[in-house]
Amino acid sequence: MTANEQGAGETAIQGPRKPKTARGKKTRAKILRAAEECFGTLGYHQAGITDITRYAGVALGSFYSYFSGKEDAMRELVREMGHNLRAHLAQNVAGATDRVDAEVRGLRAFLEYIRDHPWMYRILQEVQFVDEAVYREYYDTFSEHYARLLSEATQAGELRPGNNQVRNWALMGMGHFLGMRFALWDEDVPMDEIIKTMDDLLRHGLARSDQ
Amino acid sequence: MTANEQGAGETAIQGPRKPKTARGKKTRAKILRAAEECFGTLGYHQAGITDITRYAGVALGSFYSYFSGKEDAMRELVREMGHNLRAHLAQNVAGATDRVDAEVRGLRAFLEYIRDHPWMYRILQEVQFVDEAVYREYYDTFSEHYARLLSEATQAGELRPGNNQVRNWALMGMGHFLGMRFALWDEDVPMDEIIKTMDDLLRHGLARSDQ
DNA sequence: AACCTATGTGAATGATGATTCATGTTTCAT
DNA sequence: ATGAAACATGAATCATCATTCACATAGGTT
Repeated sequence: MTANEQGAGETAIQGPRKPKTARGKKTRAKILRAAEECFGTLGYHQAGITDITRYAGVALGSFYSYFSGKEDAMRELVREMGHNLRAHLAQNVAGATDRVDAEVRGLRAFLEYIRDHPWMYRILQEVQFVDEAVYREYYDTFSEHYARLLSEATQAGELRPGNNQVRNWALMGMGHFLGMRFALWDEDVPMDEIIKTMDDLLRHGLARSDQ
Repeated sequence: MTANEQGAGETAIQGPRKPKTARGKKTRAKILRAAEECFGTLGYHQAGITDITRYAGVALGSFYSYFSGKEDAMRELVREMGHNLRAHLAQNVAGATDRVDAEVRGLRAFLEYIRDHPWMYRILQEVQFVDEAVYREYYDTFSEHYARLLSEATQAGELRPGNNQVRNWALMGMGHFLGMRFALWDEDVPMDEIIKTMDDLLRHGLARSDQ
């Protein structure tokens, strides 16, 4: 039940191991990709380990060579997505002219990521009900980084004064719902239209006449 | 598997029935409340029918007297929540001075609802992975009503021109995340602070100097 | 070649838990 | 009071997996 025992001379007869050779790495990767596909299409509970291993083209037992169980694979997938998405965003936000521009570029990159990795995003959402701690960790990590950027922009006088913690979560929520509705469910509104609308909202608010 | 057979002279030996007497209504209600509690605390998959009936203080079989299965109870709970929440919001938004004021009052009422019915909100989120159609239906219904209000406000010149469909989902997303983080997970930021921040965001945007 | 470690295999195990159904009890209209 | 419809009961059924384990095979080192 505890973490991966990898130390020397352990008593454990067998447990999940980190692959030591290229062959092992490849197998583990095949299983992870298969898990992504199965969890994504079938859902965590519907997907069986046999589905995953059949899809990966390996024996049932091989799953347990690399993962301590179903949840473990799910967690790994979420961590992986966290890294990939953060990298993708960092790459796309670079070069923004101001904080709002960065937000909007970030939103576009986020929507693109969801569109291109729909399974991954579904898995992130479902992990909430499989291992809530992992879900919170994901957003807390994200939020931590995010809050700093907003604070710096506020310091610099780029943003109106206000509670950045709250804004932070509001912005993540926007992204989440826009992604779900317009990237995952139905791409019936062009990306540029979404971005334009959100740029305006973030720059000027909703109300017609300020003051 | 199909819907509740309630018509006259059906062949079905037995199926879920609508309660015909006060006793029946009471039992069904007890089961539904128990299901809410169990799904909410244990989660849909973890909660067993036996947990629900034990908590309700009725026999296992009674569950199937009123529901065709586990999913059916879940669906019913989500529908119930939709009605209750919509009523709560309508009540609290009445008397708003302008559209943004209505948004902000709606947000406050929404956060209060989540705070007071945390289980219900968890269930709504989990239904996404139990019966996605119900989840979409919930938000589509919400969105339909919402989009009309935004359009009217735009017509009236209260709101800046823009894609209200997009704004609509962005606003729902804000509400969702703010509720999850500040009403469900941790009430570490006072409601008034959240409201003040969001009022400012919706009235003026994020950027310090317009134009 | 001999040998050790990393990998790979899939039948068997063991729990779990949703759903059914045959039977008993209550309510109530007549 | 009495019979029928509603309602309530919970042991038994049935199917589904996650996980284990005893036994192969492959790769590379001496």
